[in-house]
Amino acid sequence: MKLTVAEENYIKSIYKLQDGSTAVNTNAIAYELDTKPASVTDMAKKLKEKRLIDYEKYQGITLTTEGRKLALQIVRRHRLWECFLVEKLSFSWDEVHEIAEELEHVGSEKLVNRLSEFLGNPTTDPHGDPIPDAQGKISKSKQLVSLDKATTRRLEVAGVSDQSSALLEFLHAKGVKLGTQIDVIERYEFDNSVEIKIKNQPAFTISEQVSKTIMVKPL
Amino acid sequence: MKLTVAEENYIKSIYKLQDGSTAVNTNAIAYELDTKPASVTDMAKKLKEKRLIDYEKYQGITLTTEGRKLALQIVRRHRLWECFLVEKLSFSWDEVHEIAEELEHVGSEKLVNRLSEFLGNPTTDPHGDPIPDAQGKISKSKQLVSLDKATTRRLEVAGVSDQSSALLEFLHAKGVKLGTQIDVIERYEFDNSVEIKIKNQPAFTISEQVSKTIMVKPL
DNA sequence: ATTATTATTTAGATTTGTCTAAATTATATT
DNA sequence: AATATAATTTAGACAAATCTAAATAATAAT
Repeated sequence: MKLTVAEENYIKSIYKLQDGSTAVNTNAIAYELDTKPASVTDMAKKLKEKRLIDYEKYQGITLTTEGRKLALQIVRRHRLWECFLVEKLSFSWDEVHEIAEELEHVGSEKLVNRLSEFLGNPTTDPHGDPIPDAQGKISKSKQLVSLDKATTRRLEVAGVSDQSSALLEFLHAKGVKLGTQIDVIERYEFDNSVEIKIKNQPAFTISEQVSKTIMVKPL
Repeated sequence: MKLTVAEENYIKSIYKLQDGSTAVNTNAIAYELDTKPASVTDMAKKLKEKRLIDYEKYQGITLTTEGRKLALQIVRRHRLWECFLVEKLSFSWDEVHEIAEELEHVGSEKLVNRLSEFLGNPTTDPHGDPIPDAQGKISKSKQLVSLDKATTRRLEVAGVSDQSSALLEFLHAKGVKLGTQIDVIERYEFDNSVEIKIKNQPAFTISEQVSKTIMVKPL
């Protein structure tokens, strides 16, 4: 099945928002895609017609098996390109999302598989997210904790759950990247902010909001 | 200036057809883009509005300086991706055109320049066509002759002036690729066909039509 | 249970890129 | 020069993807 760029973006967003089996609501998709709820309804009808989503008026949206398969292909393409950009073209962590967003829509199966091979069939992208294989199998997600819930003092950064440029740039500026070791200096209960420190850098404080998006692995 | 995919394709076709300073006519563009002359007229108005082409009713189309600059950027992107596909992902000569056709529309300047660097700033693509540099400078074209006009017996294949899959597949099957050495066995005057031979292969004959598209360098 | 609020859908319009069919202009032929 | 042929443009239409504004349904609050 050949999809338009717009259709692919909807499928991808629905996949992203449909964590587990919850039906995704119109507003959430509209917000995610920076469009209007009315447009989402329009597209929902089209995608239902193509049997990529289950959709009944006012009842929210879930992907069908077919839809999920396509979503995984798109995610695979996106994450492989991110690997390529970081590893081969020396882009930094926080620059690659927008570019991969465009590259992911180039559809050739052969291209994607050759690219994967060229990169050594990586299983996670530069943000620490797992890359589905050619069959759509994806490792059950990183068994990681967000920084706000971590219990140990020393941690390793394994990913971020938010791809917004502003956040990634902030982290980049602070020297926080994939694999960075972090020491938790202090947790402030009054606003749940966290003071952290990375080697050879002055300590700094991050808000609860940010700490929720940083995924870490206890060391 | 940010162009749509359709606009980029028009600019690229006009550049390709406008060899030297000849104005390009509507029909030629329509044929090249597999669309209808009426659609070309519509787009011509838009591109004129954006000052990328000079266009007066019934008088044909030429690129403005700005338009030519954009065309060269698109050509650069296309040819760099072709290099990448052949050199890094081991695609064969005849498979890359369609894929590069999609990749060329990914606009990031930084991406293109990093890609070029990664490839060692190549100056010709796998078909032997010159790659414009970041400033749009392009080596004055290959000073090559088409096979039908070549005078020497031993030649080296340096490019093909037609990108159609059928032709490229034919040449691929015969073992003719960039850099292949060819010996001209015989030229038949009655139909201008040429019998050629490449090392360790039986000789075979190609039509005048094909011989016109194969660009060679005398050895 | 009524009302207020929020979410969602419908209806109608817009933009981009395309099309067909008819009209117009340019070019070639006699 | 008149006419035939080819190239080009106009007019009017369509599909995709979006929008705004109004209507409807679901949910929360009193």
